[in-house]
Amino acid sequence: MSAAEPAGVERELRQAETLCQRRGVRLTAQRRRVLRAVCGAGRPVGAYDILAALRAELPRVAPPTVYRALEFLQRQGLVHKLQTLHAYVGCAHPDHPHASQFLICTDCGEVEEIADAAIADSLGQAAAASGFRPTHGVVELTGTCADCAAHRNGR
Amino acid sequence: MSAAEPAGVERELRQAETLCQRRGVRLTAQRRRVLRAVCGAGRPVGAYDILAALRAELPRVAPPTVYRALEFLQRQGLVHKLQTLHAYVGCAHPDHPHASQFLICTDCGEVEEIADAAIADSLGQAAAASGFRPTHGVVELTGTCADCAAHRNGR
DNA sequence: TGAGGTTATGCAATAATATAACAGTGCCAA
DNA sequence: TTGGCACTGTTATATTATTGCATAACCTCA
Repeated sequence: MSAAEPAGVERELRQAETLCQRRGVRLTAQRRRVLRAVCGAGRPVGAYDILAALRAELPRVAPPTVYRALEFLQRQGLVHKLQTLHAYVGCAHPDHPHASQFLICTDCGEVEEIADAAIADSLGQAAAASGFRPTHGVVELTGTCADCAAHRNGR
Repeated sequence: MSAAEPAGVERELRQAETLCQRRGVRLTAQRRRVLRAVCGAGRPVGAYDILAALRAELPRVAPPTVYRALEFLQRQGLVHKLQTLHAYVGCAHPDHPHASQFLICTDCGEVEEIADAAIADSLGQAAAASGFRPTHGVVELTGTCADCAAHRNGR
């Protein structure tokens, strides 16, 4: 346990607390634990990784608990699911709802979340051109991040 | 079985045959069966749906057979995987490699494949801005298609 | 305050998706 | 004709996710 916990986790939790209060939804103890597990990892974590983390504290936790919490956190925009990896990451900008995109490095496992207006625009226009009304989008690029590309070429 | 088989299936199979021959790869009987199952459905099908279809003919087929064939067909660009649905669809334009995007209707289950240059551009630019080198992309919009939206509003 | 609705959790089982590992088979080319 | 490679068979199992039902916590409004 206790991998490299990004320092921002506590701040993120407080922000989530505020946000949920403002929205009149309940950030319960379970949900907070799951959010901490996701944000604390600093990289994508699978549902069963989260489960294992919870079980360190509460040995009897079962999968539905985790999935329910994740569903809530996703609805609140506090956590995103990466369909490419079957894994979850904390949201970089939870305060306002937004379409986001992900750059997933297969070398180092880092994931960058971006919120690119040009992408959102082009998606919206393409959808409109087909008369399609999107409710949700998945945009994930898999490849090599700048750092890893540099390491590969630089030697 | 024998759902609404789009008439184009046989044509798609012949096209796939030609393509594979040209590329010097083998479209074996298994692979052809899987491709037929995917294209014949006319909508996204799960790996285990395909398995069931194959078993109508060959009762002893096992999951790895299906997944191996799907992997091949995806590499050849004959089939796409929809990460949002854990399901597979025949490619609309198998002849040339291309980045494609999908519009998935939650009402009727139809999936439209598009190949929008503006989307591809914006993705490429965003990646470049981060120094990211994409090898593969997943772009899937979930929502309501034109037909279903019309039916909903039109009454 | 407490009756009744709604939301959240506990718990057991199982569904659905996907891969590992290893053995065998067939094809093709040197 | 044999050696290598790609493909397939087979068994088992890993991984991800959901269903269904029972219980508990919370909220509100009379």
